[in-house]
Amino acid sequence: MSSSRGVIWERPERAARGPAPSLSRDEITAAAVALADTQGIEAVSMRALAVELGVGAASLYRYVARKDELLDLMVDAVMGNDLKFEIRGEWRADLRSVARALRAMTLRHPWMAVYGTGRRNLGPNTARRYEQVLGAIDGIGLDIDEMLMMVETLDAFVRGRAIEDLSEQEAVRRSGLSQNEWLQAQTPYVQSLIDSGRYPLLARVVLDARAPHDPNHLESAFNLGLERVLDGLATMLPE
Amino acid sequence: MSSSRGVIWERPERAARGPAPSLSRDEITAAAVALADTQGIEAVSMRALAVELGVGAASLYRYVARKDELLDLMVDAVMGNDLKFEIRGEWRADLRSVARALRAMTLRHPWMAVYGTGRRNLGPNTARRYEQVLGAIDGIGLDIDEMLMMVETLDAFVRGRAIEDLSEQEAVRRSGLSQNEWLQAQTPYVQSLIDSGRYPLLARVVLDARAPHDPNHLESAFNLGLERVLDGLATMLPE
DNA sequence: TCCTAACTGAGTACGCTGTTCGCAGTTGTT
DNA sequence: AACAACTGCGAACAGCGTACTCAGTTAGGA
Repeated sequence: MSSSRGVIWERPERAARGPAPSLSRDEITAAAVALADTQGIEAVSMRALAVELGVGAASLYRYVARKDELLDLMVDAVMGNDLKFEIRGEWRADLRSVARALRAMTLRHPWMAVYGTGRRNLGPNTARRYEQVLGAIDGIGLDIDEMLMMVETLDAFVRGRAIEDLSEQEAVRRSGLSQNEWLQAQTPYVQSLIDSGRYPLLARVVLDARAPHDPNHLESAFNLGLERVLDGLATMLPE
Repeated sequence: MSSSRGVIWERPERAARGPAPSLSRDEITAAAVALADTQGIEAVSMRALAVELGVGAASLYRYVARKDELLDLMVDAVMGNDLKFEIRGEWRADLRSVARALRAMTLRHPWMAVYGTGRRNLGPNTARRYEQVLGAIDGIGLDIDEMLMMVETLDAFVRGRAIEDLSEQEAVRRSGLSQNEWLQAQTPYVQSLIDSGRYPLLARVVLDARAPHDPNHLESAFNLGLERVLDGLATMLPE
């Protein structure tokens, strides 16, 4: 089976001989991304994807050796199509732009929070973005190890926040309830925790904090945290 | 079906009438955690867990309404048994201790990186830890919203780093190859990226950086990043 | 002490999943 | 025209979460 050898980025999309494939990697990838965005990553099954594309499930294995490779394609496609930031040459503004872009991308494609990381799929788009981000902090007096650490720290913050922010709406989606019904279902238990008196600070969070009432408190909490992280990264610079 | 109503923490473990259950929640949870730690979270199936416990798969649904609830139990158990930090009253040292404890816990239980977050399962142990962490920054001049943001930012960094660090070893485990075989398999492609000359900074990362050669560079990268994040959080304090 | 409601354990079944195999049909090259 | 190399895919396998059902067990109330 030739399609199982090596990394997918190194395999030609079309074979030298034989009939033309009826699909392209891009088509398959786009359909899979759309499915994952609307129905959740666990709805992306080879069968469901095949139905979406009007082919048989087994046919997809002519394009992809394992489902894993499909995920690699999805991640790299989103990195290429949905990650928009601006590098102007001022490191702090640039990293801010990168962080916000990463967050926006991740919120549009929740599955990216978990799958869009690590060395496992350094596709061409991912590599290009990586290069651009490193370029934003090149030449400001850091060696490559420090640059790496800086980017990884920022990325960790963005990804970690995204996972926290997404976990509630994930839970809601999986439960099949509406956001309100779900909150209603959680309330009595949380109330009983508060009433127990053993969690006074937790109680203050639930009762006193303004955050839960602010419709876009997640966004402002992210932005505030981001500035703090950037403050911290700034201490790495010479002078 | 009585077991499907409400949150699992509010349901009594043993029914008022009827025969005594042959298992306890703790037994089931411990077996599930052990299985997840050694074989990966995807190896925790109701059937496999039932085999481990010497019962039928369907029997587990007498203890747990959905597999999701099993996860809730697992998360809360680990929060209670495997998260050890020290609160001495000096916020920076305390938060450092919390962050390192969270990281250590997550590395021992990789599935916690994804599942151990959000409001979805505020079990008693989780609530207690939450309370303790908030206690570490209570009374230093921050309001509850600022305290919340501080904790969330720190948590996001730790969780994000853990996911990055774990993703490679996850990929290795799933591929069934050894770490070395896997690296060997990746090398030619990464080399071809470098040889293309289009990614000079990426090339510096692979060729020049000391990090990849340092056996515990992940740990030191975490610690360095953590201090930067703490630097940033320090700017929130009055004076 | 006995009755009986309430529960436990689990076999069976349904509709999913990723993936492999084998084969018929199609194509590009020689 | 021949043929190697490919494509599409039905069928099948092993494993998944979980709903249903029912026999067997237990403990509270009379």
